[in-house]
Amino acid sequence: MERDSAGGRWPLLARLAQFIEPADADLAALRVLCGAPQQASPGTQLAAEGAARQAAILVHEGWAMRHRSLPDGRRQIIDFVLPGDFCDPSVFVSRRSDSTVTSITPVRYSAVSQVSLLDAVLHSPRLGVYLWWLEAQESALLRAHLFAVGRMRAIERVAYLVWELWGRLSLLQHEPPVAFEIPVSQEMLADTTGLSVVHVCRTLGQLQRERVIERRGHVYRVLDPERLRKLAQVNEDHHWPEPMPARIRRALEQV
Amino acid sequence: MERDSAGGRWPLLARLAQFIEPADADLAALRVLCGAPQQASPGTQLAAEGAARQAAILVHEGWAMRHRSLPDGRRQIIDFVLPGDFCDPSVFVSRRSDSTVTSITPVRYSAVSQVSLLDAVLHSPRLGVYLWWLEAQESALLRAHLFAVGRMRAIERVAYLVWELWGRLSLLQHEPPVAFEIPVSQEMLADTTGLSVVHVCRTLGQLQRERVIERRGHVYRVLDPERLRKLAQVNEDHHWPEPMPARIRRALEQV
DNA sequence: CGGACTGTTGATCAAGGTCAACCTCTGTGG
DNA sequence: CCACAGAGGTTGACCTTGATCAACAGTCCG
Repeated sequence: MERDSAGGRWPLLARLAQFIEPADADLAALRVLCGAPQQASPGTQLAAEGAARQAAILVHEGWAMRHRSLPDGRRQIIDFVLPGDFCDPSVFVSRRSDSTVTSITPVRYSAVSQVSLLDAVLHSPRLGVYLWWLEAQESALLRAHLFAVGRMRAIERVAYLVWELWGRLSLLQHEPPVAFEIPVSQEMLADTTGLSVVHVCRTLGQLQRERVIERRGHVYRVLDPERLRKLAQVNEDHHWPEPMPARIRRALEQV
Repeated sequence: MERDSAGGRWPLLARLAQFIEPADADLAALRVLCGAPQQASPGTQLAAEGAARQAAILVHEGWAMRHRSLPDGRRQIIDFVLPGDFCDPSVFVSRRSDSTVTSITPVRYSAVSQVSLLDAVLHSPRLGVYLWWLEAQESALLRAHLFAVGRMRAIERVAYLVWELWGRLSLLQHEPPVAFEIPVSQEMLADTTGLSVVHVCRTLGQLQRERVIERRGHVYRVLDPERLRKLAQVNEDHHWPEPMPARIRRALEQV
């Protein structure tokens, strides 16, 4: 596995590997783009709603969340940013960010300026395709999340969230972890699912009583993956990360 | 305004114009990509959840919706596809579609095969950036929609929806329309906002009684834009379509 | 003229929200 | 080493928003 100067893993490569083995030139370009990683302690705002955007953020390690708030305190967590996630590469689209990104745990990340990112993409279209692919995955998650929040009952929403995070964590390793940490308070779970803290608590309790999951603190364990999947209303057949179709691969290689 | 072979307008250009005046070469490439437009009558599935993806769809005229359903009948409308929308250009990401796209009105569209699209992007990175920009706008809408469904009360959600559609329609013309058609049944509004049909009906009634909007059938009129904006919890300052920063423009021109 | 579909209104119900008390950690300072 | 504070988690009692059920009206269309 690739390691950067600080000796940490590059989960981005694990992500991309689901799709393609990037060419060396592209890897080099990526590495140049990222530069030296930075460190943020929990609760740091990596991007702020309404503020000018400065850079895209590639997370190497740790959890963050993207959220939007209302003056009266209501908050919606849009998604969680995990290692290997490129947090809005399309910075150049609008000057102001529509949401805030806050670290949850200590986060090690690289900030990539909009200009250098765009430059890189313009000169290496393949790199652009990789980023495109990452972003497309993210919007697929967003659509699923919207579906859950809009049309699923409390227990299904919570089940879906656990399922999603379990799946995303699995992608970073070679197989699904037996026990995994979700370093997220129940208040955050509530703001993710559109429920109240109290109800999230009860719902988690129910999932445990029914032996679908087990949990101690923030460490979760899926006891009955099949029931969890059904509760989460996830279709048996569509596991999201698919290898790239051969036709596409050929097209990419020809550039 | 540009017209295609069938004499119709190209709303995609109106969309892009918010961002950039595309170079002639890019326009030509786009036109080649699209080929002859096709026609779909209302209720046609342009893409089906779980089915193999064939092509990206560029809508020239008419409304469609992207939605996901559950066997028990629950349905969430993810977003509306309006003229000028490129409906998943990132087809190549996964073989199977995660949602269904159905036309609401008669729709005139071009289907662009994944291979030729990818090819075009690989050979004209600028084109890729345009598509990227379009897609980034779409995910911004998605995030806002998620926020509304997750954390806003019924009246705010409906207000937000009207606001969003009003805004998107405004982009296709030169200024906000006084009266505009939203060719969408109340059932669809319900499935968009995550409410029940009955409650959407009551909520629309309330918006009318309070003289925020007026409505006859599917024709809407915003009486009090300021109140609508506040109800929709939209920030005064962030109108989404912004012209491209000069730095970015320069980068694009250098390729 | 009858049926299907959409919209409207009223009556009732339930999922989940709110409020409040309490508990369990963990960290901190006396 | 203990007292205390503060955050997060848990549980119970009660309430509200919006869902559900049902009846009916308008409209379009064969």
